[in-house]
Amino acid sequence: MPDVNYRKVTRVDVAREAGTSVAVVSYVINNGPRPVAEATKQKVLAAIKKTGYRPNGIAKALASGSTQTYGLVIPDISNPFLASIAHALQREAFKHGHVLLLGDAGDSRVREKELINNLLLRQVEGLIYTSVDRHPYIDLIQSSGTPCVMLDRVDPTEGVSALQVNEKLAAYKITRHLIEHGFKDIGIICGPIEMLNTQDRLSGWENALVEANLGIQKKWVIAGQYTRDWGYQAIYQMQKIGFPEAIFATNELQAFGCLKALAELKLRVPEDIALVCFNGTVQSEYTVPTLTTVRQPVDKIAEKAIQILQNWPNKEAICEVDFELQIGHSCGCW
Amino acid sequence: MPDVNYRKVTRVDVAREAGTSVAVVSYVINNGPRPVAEATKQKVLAAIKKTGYRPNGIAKALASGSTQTYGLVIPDISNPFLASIAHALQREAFKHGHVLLLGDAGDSRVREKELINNLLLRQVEGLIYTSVDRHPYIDLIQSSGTPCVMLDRVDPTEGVSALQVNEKLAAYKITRHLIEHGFKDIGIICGPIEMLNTQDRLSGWENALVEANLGIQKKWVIAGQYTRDWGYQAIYQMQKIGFPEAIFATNELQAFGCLKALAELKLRVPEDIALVCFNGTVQSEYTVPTLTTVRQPVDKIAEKAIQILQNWPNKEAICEVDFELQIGHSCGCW
DNA sequence: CTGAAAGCGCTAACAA
DNA sequence: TTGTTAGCGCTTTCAG
Repeated sequence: MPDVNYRKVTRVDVAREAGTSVAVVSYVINNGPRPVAEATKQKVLAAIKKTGYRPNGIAKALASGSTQTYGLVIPDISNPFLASIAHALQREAFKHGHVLLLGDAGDSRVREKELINNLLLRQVEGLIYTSVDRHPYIDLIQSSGTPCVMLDRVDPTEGVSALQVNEKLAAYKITRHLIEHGFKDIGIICGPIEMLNTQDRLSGWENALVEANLGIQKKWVIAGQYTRDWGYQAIYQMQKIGFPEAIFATNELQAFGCLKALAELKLRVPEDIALVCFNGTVQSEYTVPTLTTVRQPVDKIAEKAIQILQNWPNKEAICEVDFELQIGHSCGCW
Repeated sequence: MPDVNYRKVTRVDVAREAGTSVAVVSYVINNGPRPVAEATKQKVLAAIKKTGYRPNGIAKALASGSTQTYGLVIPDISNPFLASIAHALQREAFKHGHVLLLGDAGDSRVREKELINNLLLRQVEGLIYTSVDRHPYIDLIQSSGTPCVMLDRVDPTEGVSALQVNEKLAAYKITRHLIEHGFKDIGIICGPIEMLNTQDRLSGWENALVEANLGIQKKWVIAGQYTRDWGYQAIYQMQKIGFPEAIFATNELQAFGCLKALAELKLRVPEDIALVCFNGTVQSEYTVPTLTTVRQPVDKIAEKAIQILQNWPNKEAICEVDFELQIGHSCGCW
């Protein structure tokens, strides 16, 4: 039974109790870097138990110069897609003894900067970063020398590591899928138009249409936010000008909003209007109808991201990962 | 323009540059605890800029004995309800200069323990904790002396602070709502039966039925997991024995699963069968039909949780927060 | 108002 | 194999 600790028990106490030196206690706890005689080791272990000693990770971090901590900076953890990324990342990081500091920017650019600064002060050994907007604070991070992987589409600025699917291609593919269903009028609901991934998804959509000689109609591009509400609003906006045959929502939240609005308008998916989306999560398999969506390999991304941070610095700046078209019923497939 | 730093620049460098002592640099950076002459202050500020100095939070934490860090231990961050809690918590914590260490246990009891230990070593100043199962590691936490708020229903063990809605009452109320719709046969889909919140939700359901003289039928209690898939399976299980008029899914994920299965079976909600659930998130407002659900005041919970940690130790062990019935269409309301 | 110096708890180089 | 000790970068007391 551990002693009651009035004063925090430190390694000195353990050493005294075990009748040995602090160094030996360290060696036992860390299994190195020096070997310890079995008998001594047992005495130390006993002393640790008796004193109820717990190592202080902060002191260890200071002395060893390693915090075993990564920072995760994202716009909003309650976005299911980002939550699934966070889930995978923390799992992967923990495999390597690392823990994640959660930096949820609440969709605020100001907050995002504060968070990055804060995490940097805390000596995170790497940052996994998806920015709220098109101008991530990479200079801030780089000037600190902290390893960083962006999960965003990013200006091909020098030295930034980024992990991403080829969004233009993915958008092309999913639009193409709609075209193969025979749809000719295909609308797109976008996020903020200045964002690079918005532009990529948009241009993938355009490419597919152009390739199929379908022509691009301005009226079917509805740019706004990557939110449920915006998806919802977009439908009502479309209602005024007449609906396309199919809609490409550029993220899953928007698609949820679409489903709701379409149901209110008594429009059936996919019979009356087809719907597909980007970056679906498992929830897309549970909507009615199930959503056809571009699915990112979240586990692979997490694995790769941690890998990049661990092998820092590395050359391969931009790293592309495969996406997958997850076919649901919402596009017309049965 | 900051110097290129071969060696990390520390406070000593700044002091030298400013022609003052390290203590003064501290006073300037922390705005205390001693006052500094304006002129000196300016010199220090200039030196900081010139050297590109960044304080080391780890060293600060060690010296000051305060990490400004809380740990969040939950079964799975990709559960939307927990994600919304995490979102609110991080926001609230950050207001007070604190950051969250994310401990996603991946629904594993073993992992959960490892995480708690890990976070404890890291000297978190508080833990916000929802356990994977009915036996949280409170002894572990308490023996470390770390403040802790459970967001679970918890055995009234001594000294554990917990923040929770009255789940029994909430379950009663929502079941009652179904009864008021005129439903007599009301099924319930539960999580693992040994968990306390499962039992609470179950007994709230029973209370409402008994009170209305409706009698309790064993066959309409389907216990399993708090997952989408279990909700899905439960419907097919019910199909074999005939459906009740209404179903109470005891979390939102299960309800999503129900919606999918019911759609597959061409059963309309609420016309053919009504559905309500527990702990809905904003997503419940976007399903078709929208879900009637017990909604927890996530922001208030976060605020209160941080408050409890900050005012540690505090007497009020178990603290109840209000829930809210969010009415959707799934119960039959229009 | 400012400087010197003693820690915070641990690591690891150096000695023994 | 083990002990001693000088840091890690910062805070803060105690003297000036």
